[in-house]
Amino acid sequence: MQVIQFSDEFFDIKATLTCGQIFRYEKLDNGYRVFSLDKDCFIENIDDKVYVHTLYPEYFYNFFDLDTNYAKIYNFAKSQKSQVVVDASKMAKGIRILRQDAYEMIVSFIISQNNNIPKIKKSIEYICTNAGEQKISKYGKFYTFPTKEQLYDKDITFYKNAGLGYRAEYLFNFIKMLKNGFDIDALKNMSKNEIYSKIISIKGVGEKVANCILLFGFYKTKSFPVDTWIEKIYKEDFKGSLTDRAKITKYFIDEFKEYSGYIQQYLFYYKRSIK
DNA sequence: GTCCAGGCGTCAA
DNA sequence: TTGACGCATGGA
Repeated sequence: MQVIQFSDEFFDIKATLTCGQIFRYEKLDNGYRVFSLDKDCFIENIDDKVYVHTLYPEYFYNFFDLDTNYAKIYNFAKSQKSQVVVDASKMAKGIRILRQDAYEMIVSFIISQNNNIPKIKKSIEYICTNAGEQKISKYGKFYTFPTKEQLYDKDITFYKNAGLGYRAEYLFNFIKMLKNGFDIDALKNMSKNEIYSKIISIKGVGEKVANCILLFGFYKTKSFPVDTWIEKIYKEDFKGSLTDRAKITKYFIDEFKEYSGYIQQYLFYYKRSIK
């Protein structure tokens, strides 16, 4: 077991985990367990330091995006003219954009459409428990996120039982695409626009879900997912009149440029926590 | 009972 | 190109 130590000034564990970018984590008395694919870690905040305990230090160093300068992002956000951006960035200062696995993100965000976060978590947990593999770590047992091969033989009923409703068909269809050779690794060297055109072809992946996948699964931080909460901010705080979500995405990316993804998370977290 | 959730596909105009 | 509508499910 190794430990990564990091200042907590720009690392708020709770905000980072609960802001809707990750669905596989578990609160313990003194910290959180976090899961990604077949790996786990335990993370805690003591005094002014965050400690990540894990057998996979390189993996989670990258996962928690520890090489990125968040002071720079925060200063950009804080200097914006829009008051809601300033307020949100102060409250969400410690959010980090996690560098998650693209395959896990595509599956997770297909499930996310017109759904709520607690229910998304439950569905994903069902899929892991019933198709993944049980592992034991120092912090207890857990189930890995199933590999695509482990999902190849699952039928629609499996996804319905996971509580996916009408989205069961979308996920079933996506796994079939993988079986037929859809190559996620090949996307990793492509530009944002190239990846976008590939993933938008998946049934169940539209404008918003594609932006989430680009941001959380491919670290394309010039993405800006527009969901019901962001739309609310756009109308109430930016007094915007556009209704087309693709255009709202473009509007915000023009404003925030390469900082778009980070500020989107600040705003999403802020709006949800003050409701 | 109604409304809503990290929306999307389909179809009419 | 745009707008309305249906869609499964569970919690508030």
